[in-house]
Amino acid sequence: MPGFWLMKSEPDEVSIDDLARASRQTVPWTGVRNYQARNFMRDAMALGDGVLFYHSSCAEPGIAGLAEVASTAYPDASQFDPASKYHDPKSKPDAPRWLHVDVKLRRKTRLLSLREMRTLPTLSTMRVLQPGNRLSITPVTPAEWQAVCALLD
DNA sequence: GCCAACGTTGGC
DNA sequence: GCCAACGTTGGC
Repeated sequence: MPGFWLMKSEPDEVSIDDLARASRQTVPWTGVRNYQARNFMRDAMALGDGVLFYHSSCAEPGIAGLAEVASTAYPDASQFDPASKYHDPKSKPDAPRWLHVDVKLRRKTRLLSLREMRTLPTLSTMRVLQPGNRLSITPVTPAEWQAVCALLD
């Protein structure tokens, strides 16, 4: 049984269209600087897990496509790049603090907006809809995954 | 741009 | 280990 996840991306950084245009339609999920989110990638994600690709911090936040986990976790190179906004001077190459997985597009979908998601009882348990939620990566239950996929058909 | 929620930092 | 100050997230 694969796992399921919701992963937030700011479309100004990486949008669903950027993912579609990327080499092999795959991108490294760089820039996670939160331990809970990192631990999900390191400890709980598996190759082939389903990903709801979510656009955040934009005019129309919501789910913009379906993707999947395309690698196991490996060190995020941007933490060692002084020119990167994700640079972490406290992280050492022999003990990388930040990891990420690769994410590969399955298909772009219609935008299932946050506004619409909030109206649907079947989605009401989703972590991303809970008040105060800020985590950029959250687990999704099989039932929630099925409910979202049904809405995107 | 506001601001509520939450994570991180660092003095003690 | 507590907790106040500070920084970040992200919808609105």
